[in-house]
Amino acid sequence: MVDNLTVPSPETEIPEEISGLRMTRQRREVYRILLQDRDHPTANDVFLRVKDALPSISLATVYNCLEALVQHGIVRQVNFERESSRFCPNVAEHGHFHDRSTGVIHDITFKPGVNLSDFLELPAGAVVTDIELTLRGQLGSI
Amino acid sequence: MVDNLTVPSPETEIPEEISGLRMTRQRREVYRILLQDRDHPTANDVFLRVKDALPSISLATVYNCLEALVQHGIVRQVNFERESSRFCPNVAEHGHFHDRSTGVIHDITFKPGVNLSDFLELPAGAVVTDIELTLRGQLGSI
DNA sequence: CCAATATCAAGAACTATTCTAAATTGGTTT
DNA sequence: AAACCAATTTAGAATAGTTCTTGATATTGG
Ligand SMILES: [Mn+2]
Ligand SMILES: [Mn+2]
Ligand SMILES: [Zn+2]
Ligand SMILES: [Zn+2]
Repeated sequence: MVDNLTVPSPETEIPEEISGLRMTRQRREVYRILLQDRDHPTANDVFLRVKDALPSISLATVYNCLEALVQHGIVRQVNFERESSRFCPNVAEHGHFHDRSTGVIHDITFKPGVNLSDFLELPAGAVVTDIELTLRGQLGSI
Repeated sequence: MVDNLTVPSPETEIPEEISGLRMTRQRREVYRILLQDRDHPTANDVFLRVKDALPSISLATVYNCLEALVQHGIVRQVNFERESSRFCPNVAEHGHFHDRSTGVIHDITFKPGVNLSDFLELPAGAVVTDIELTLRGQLGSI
């Protein structure tokens, strides 16, 4: 039961406007797809899924919507190596664990109270505003 | 004075073969460029710099050489967001701090003795084989 | 209702990277 | 040395994800 209080549940009504971004039909459906299966889909994945609700939507519009959602801090864009970007409705600070055997991507959080300088040798005077952490491996090593 | 014992100094003679990879003229010069300025250049940066020594080298060859060096564990490929890949001769485990004001990329290391599970809530049974960590911010906040 | 503005759709353009195929190289065998 | 062979290099074409351009459509507010 993976659940995170910083993400609205899929059943919640999506309002007219979020963080100053007007929720058009397309943006709403794109966002709903992200809330529905939190599996970090690519833009193309979202495009294929959103066609059920909006059969005439274009891939360009999916990109536009994702970009608008990201720029307003409603959605996070996640990059693994050189792969297609993936999108995540969890905007709380978190990293990712990529299970190599199943391909599943798990959100991981920092333990409460830990500080970057507790475990990293940072350059003197470094002020960190953004953290990106990706782990790769397996769950239950065979 | 940033220096790391896991990286050969630029003056060191590069041998005929490293980790089973024959050092051709092109591979040697590409590797030498990476050792010379440890500023995480892109493939194109390397291409431009290596032309001094090998004016007829092609960009495809630079990509080939970098790929060979990476696959033999001699060089690390580093990706930031959707930017061009960058290349780093430091193959010890390390992360990166990207200074937003200067654009400079600093290697950062984990403090000795720290364990991932000390500061992360990992999924049960996760076996981590690879870590990618990027911090962004500024040095000396103005 | 009209005008201004925002958004969307379709396809072209862009760019980093990879692929293809032919030429070159370097080492090995005759 | 000459012929041979495999590995490497080269140039340019192809690819794929993403962004851009442009005209159509929708929404807002007066
Ligand atoms: Mn996918
Ligand atoms: Mn550069
Ligand atoms: Zn996530
Ligand atoms: Zn590095």
